[in-house]
Amino acid sequence: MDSTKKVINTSDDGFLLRMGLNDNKAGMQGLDKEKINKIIMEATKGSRFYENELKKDQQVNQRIEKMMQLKEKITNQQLLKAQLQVDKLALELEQSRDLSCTIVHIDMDAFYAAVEMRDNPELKEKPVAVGSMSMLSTSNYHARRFGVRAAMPGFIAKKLCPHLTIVPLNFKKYGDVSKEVREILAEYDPSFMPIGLDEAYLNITEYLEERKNWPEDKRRYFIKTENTAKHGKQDISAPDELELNEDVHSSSPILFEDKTSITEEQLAATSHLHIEVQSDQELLLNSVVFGTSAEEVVKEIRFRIEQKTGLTASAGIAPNMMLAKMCSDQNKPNGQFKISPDRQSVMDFIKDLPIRKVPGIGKVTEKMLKALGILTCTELYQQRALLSLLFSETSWHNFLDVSLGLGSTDLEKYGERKSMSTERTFSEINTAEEQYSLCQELCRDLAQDLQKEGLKGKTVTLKLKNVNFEVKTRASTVLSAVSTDEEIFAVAKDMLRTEIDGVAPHPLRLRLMGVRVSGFLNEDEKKYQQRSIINFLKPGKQANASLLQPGKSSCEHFTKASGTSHRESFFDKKRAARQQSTQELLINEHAKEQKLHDIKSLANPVEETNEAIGPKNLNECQSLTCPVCFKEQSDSDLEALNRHIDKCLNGTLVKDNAEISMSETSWDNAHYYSPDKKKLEICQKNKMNKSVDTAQSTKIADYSTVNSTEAFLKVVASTSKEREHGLLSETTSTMYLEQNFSSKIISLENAEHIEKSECAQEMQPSYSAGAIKDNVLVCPVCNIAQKTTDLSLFNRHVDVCLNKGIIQELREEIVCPVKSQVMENLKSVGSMSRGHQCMNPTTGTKRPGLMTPQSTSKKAKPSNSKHTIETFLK
DNA sequence: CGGATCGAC
DNA sequence: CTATGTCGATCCG
Repeated sequence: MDSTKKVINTSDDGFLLRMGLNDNKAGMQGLDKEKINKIIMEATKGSRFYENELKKDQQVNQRIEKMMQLKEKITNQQLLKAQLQVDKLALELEQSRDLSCTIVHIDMDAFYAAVEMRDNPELKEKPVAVGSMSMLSTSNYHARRFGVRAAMPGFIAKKLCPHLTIVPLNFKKYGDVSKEVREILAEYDPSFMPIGLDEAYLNITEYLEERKNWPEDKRRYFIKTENTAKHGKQDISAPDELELNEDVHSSSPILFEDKTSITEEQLAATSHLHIEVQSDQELLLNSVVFGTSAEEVVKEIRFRIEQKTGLTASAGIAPNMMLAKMCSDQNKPNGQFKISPDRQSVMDFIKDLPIRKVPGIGKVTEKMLKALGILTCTELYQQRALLSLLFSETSWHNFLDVSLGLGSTDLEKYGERKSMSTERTFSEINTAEEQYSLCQELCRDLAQDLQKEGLKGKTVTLKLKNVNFEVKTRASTVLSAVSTDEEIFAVAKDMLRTEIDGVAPHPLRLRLMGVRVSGFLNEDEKKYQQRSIINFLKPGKQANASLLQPGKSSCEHFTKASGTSHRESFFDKKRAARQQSTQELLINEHAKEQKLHDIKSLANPVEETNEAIGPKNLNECQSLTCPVCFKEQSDSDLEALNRHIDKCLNGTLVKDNAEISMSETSWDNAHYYSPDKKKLEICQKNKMNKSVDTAQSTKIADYSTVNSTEAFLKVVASTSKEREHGLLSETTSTMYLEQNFSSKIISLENAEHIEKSECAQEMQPSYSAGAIKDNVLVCPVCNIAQKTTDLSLFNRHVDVCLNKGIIQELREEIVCPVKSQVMENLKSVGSMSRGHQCMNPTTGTKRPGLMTPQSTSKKAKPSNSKHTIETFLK
């Protein structure tokens, strides 16, 4: 373990790298890297955008620092263990390596720009980019020599290359061309997988098999040439226009253009391709015959694409998708590359490949790996053990796959859409009215799109970007799926209002707003929802979307109710959403909740669907009970109720209650109280003064160590008040609390441990709960007492045990029962920590044993609490 | 679930 | 002047 400290990039480097200028194609008439960087910096420096970029860079640097700190703490022994574990996996992976498929990745060269150049020959020799002054989508190769790249704003590109022609986007056209290309691809793999408009994966394994026996005739294609000189906008792909040009062989500007293109000689020599000149009648007809190998097929595909569209494509051929994708990049533009389907060829290709070339490894991951001294895929392999300790399981598994050259081979049937959204950037908008109407407009557009696909979703997300380029999203999930513009807007508007109120009296200064709908219903759910909604709602309901009236909350779409009065826990909501069971069951749910909450009006579905209440405010129809003094409040106003509760809390009448309510997430004004009585009982029974369940056990743990409960309550109360008055944003108030108690923070591990030791056993069966015998950690898998007192080490041991192939079955038998038991408990008790499903409490992951840089930050903190693992084990 | 972040086109 | 739009995935709390 040499701890060579890599110098973290300066932020300037980070920014320039982001602009994609690290690789320099030092062309004759282009600019060199240095000049390019200088120009960009000048155009950039001091801008709000740049300031935000710096901020982001620093965040990444902090992540890296955390990671490095973590790395320092890793012992040789840990590393060795990890090495064994990883290598075991690597061996399995190696054994299951599949080289039997032939996957092709097709990538159109500078697609949009190429289309525009094709349709306007005047652009041929010029540097061209497609997009606008504010953003470019792509550029041609000429422009790239000046550093003009995709994702670069046009005005900067202009500074780099004053002669640059910027063509506006014309999606319709690209779509049409894309369709033409896809028609060809479909012949080789009917279930090919398009990626955007200009890329696709094909699995031609079957096709190759079939083609083996094809006669030449079936593999012959006639060459047609374009005639661009005469007509500026000739449709090259017109099928009946088979004209000929005498210089087709040597200088067809499209087909045979550069070094990597197929020349006639090459074709004839290397691939048994025959070019025949038929002199039938007065027409000279040229044709080509392609072979039967994968490479020949791909040449054929590219040839046909070019013939049909006048555009060139690059391609990669490999045994899996990842490799194919990287291959297509190898000889771009207008080239192709193949990795032979044998292990050695794969490894040779992988060997010196910069990790950034790997799909899925972007600038951030690259920078993090760089900090570990990892630049190439071999280094990625060499450091596999370390990576398994520093990154999440999914991450390091992926790294391992990459470094072994493994990848997926099935171009899975187009996955169902998961979300739909629309967003817009504009020059600053800072008045509430405009913001609301903009939001409304977005909702309208989105609703239209949703309609086209007949989709309804349960989650609405509002996205905002302020003039400083800071982005935030706010999401809200409703019980009844939404699809119309009114429905969506009703939800989005509330979130927008919250945000506006959050900074009042200052205005929100926005540069972008977006709306997204996700959580789509499947077919069954659609039916269910239709029925249940109709049944639920009282006749005559109508959404009274009171547009543009920030003050007045219109129909809070359904679960706002659950957020305000009803208060389902996270798991309740999730369960309800997932199983979408019968209405009967839902009513049962209500009954249960009602009972728990000790609320009078029973099983009144109206509470769930306050649309049915009509124009009146929701709150007026409910009996509100103070969760502290348990007195019903006459006041119908939530704000007033909150004030009452604050008073109650400040009166230090019931301290425990306050902690419980804290555990229930949500600093959200109207509903931060509302305790779950049953949980209260359990916790009290278990003397849970110190830690409470819930996913937020960290936070709870923090608070629990505060010496004075009164002081704590004060902070809670005052913070919530400040929030009420819009002085603090939600996050701010949380941060405020965290800062105030940061010195008291104890680790999650410890928090978990407290639970174990004090009360949690009957609530949360988990490994360590059962694994602690006589103050010694006993592995629940191998049943051997462990010497270590370090919980994370112990965890890793259990992981190793679990991972041993021999005990594979045990894994099923042990893990699953425990899990389901936990779930059972969750059901009966309500919201609980997810951290107990398996051994690692820091990550919420289902599978055992990961540790990410972020998650471990808290772990390192020392604790004043006497309830540390050390003291306990001692 | 909700929020942030990453990555890709 | 002027730094996108859309989507999926992952991680954390």
